[in-house]
Amino acid sequence: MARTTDPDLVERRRRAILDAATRCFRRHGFHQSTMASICAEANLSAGALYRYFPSKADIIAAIAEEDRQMIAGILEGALTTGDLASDLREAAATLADRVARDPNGQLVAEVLSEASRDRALAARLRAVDEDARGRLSAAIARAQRAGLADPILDPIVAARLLFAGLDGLLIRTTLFGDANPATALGDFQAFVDQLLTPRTAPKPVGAASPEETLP
Amino acid sequence: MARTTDPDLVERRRRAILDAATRCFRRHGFHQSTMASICAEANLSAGALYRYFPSKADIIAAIAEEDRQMIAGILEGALTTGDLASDLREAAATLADRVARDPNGQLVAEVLSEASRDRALAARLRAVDEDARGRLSAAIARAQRAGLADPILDPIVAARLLFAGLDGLLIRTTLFGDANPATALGDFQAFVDQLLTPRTAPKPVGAASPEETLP
DNA sequence: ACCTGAACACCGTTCAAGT
DNA sequence: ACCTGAACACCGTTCAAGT
Repeated sequence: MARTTDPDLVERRRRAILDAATRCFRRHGFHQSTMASICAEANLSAGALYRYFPSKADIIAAIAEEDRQMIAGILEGALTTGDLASDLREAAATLADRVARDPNGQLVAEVLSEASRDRALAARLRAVDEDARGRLSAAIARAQRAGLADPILDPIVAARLLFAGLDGLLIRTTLFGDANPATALGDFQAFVDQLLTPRTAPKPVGAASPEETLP
Repeated sequence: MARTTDPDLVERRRRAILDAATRCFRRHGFHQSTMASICAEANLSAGALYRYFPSKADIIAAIAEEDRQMIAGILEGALTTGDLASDLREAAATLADRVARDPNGQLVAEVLSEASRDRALAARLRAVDEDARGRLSAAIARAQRAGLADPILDPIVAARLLFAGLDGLLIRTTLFGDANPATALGDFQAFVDQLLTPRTAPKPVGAASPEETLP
């Protein structure tokens, strides 16, 4: 007996393949990693690997989706206190920490560029992204009602800008050395503050601007 | 006679190859375009093409650099009036217009992802980028002195944020349908305004905020 | 000097054969 | 049921041979 496939083994093998592929991709990118090297890293022959994933594109897609879910999950996990700016600062710090731990690796650009060529992948990532953006947008609206975010902002536009800014900073950090991760983190926090702080807010007591301290 | 190569022919051929490759890349991306299809598009045999470019990576690098130079050029061309926010709005509109004209094509993600795998390309793009960012940073400092940009901003940080936001929006627009180009344009303009507008600026005469119109 | 296109090397994928 | 690894197809690149 044991005629049917063991679903547990299938799951373990898929996981092992994804982990092996992730290590390869972090070192060499999606398209400079060969299936042979992924097989070696996973201790499987080519034939065996293809029992668990139908193609290299499918492995890439699974890892791309996990990468985006990781980012979305960090955001969701941080939106807890109701103080939006500080929640976002925490999310950014957690993400920067995560990125710093992957020595050679920053897959954001790879993931987004892959999605631009692969409609099916783009659709999967869009689902993850829209969910996360919806949550952020709702959090911005809540912060506005609490007087913690500039009421002039359209929450939907602001959520798009925050995501775009985050992706842009992550991509540019690894590419251009615009900034190391710590500087990118600071940049993002400055961005959050400048975007959210009410433009016409009454100044906190004792924090009058220089021009106004004249008698 | 005619012993030496004709530099004019070399230049024409290189240009024709780049144009043919650009058409292929817009349709199918860098890595799904084959050299055979580029050769066909350029009406050259494989052997002939390799007289003008040493590799496919080199063709990609040349086009990637041109793409970034195009973006930088639009920015530089727009920074003329001294009214930074309106200059940036114009640059964004010009860029959106350019992007809208390339039906299938948005190479930003491809370019950035390629640079993440190709150190030499990354260095070339960094040179273009640092130059453009320096100009923008200087323009921000000028705008601050003229009272047209929030003095709290660090011009260098603000320039990085604007570039990151622009790249992020361009990439997300084509990928996620976050927004069509027109919406992305509106988003970028909202971003510019929210980033630059002085937080504590005295309001222009006659533009008092609602709370302050009470007698 | 410039070009052609068949040949080569490499890599994603398949499949006949093993246990 | 699960695996192996040689074989196949495809694509970037080269090179002997042409004009």
